[in-house]
Amino acid sequence: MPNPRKPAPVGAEHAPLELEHFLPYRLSILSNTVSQAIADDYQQRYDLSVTEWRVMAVLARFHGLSAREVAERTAMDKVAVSRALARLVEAGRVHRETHGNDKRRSVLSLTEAGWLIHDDVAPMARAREREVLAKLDAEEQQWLTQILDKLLAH
Amino acid sequence: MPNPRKPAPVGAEHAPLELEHFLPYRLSILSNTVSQAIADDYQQRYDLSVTEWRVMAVLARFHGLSAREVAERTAMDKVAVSRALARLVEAGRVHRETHGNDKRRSVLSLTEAGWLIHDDVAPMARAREREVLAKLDAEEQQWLTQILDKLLAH
DNA sequence: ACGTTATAGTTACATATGAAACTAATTGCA
DNA sequence: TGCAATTAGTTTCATATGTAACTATAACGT
Repeated sequence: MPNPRKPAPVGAEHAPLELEHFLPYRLSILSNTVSQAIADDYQQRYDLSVTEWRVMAVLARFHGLSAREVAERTAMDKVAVSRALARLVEAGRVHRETHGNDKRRSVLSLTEAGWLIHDDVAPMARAREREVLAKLDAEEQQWLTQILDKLLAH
Repeated sequence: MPNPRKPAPVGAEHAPLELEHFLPYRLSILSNTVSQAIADDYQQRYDLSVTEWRVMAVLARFHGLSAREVAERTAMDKVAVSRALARLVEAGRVHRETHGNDKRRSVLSLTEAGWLIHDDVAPMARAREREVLAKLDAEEQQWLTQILDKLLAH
């Protein structure tokens, strides 16, 4: 009986995936590259993780959200949000109080310090997004928007 | 002096990011959703991580690669590859020997057991990819390919 | 009213990941 | 040659992340 740990002979019957043409793989590479480029702009400067930045971004847009609502808006799970909020509150970047009618819920908002960071980071993030989109012509940009809308729908 | 941990008043001068229209965020959500759907197919069944699967996929296509070459092909860092290989070799899914002329280098290949898993998982992965692409019409699919080619170039 | 169920959020644990230090082997060049 | 610099790969350590269990509060049904 052959040793199962020996290399197997390669037959033509296998149909290996070509990672470089495989959509999920390509999306993963692109997403990581882009997100990392943005994160590089603020991580060391503000000691701010991607998770924390996303929480700050939604709190900049929607005021008085609860942690659960932040989780919905960021598509992060509640544990990740809880931890990000703990750090942000500790760092004085987010203010947390409890909801008057429901003591389980928190009511969250950026502090002055939080806004200062937001107002510095948001334009950098937008600039990085423009850099990526600049690789495409106007027509491609429109298609990309439409395609992402469809793929992300529901 | 105002308490810096108090919520800051919201002025119109802030320009918050709209995450749901922000390309990096949308890419991240899409990539995670798609990759997770595929991983769900094989993770429990084979006790195989995404990292390990990617290593197996390149070994199915390119025979006798070294660990460094696997890292290049998968765009993973060498530590991740080293760990994935340790598990795959231990599980009898990958065969590792040392290169004749350079004792630092490993020469990697799938075992018979590795091929069996590959031949089961690869079609499932392709099926999931087709499910995603089925949300787009033929024209959109072509644009998507072209756009990803451009964004991933260099 | 009161016990069951659901919800908001945190904690604990186990696993994953990344950066840097480390070992071993090879290469380059004075 | 022989010694410094590179390269392949692993180990270590610190941090991140996900699942499940847990606490506290509120809502629901009888």
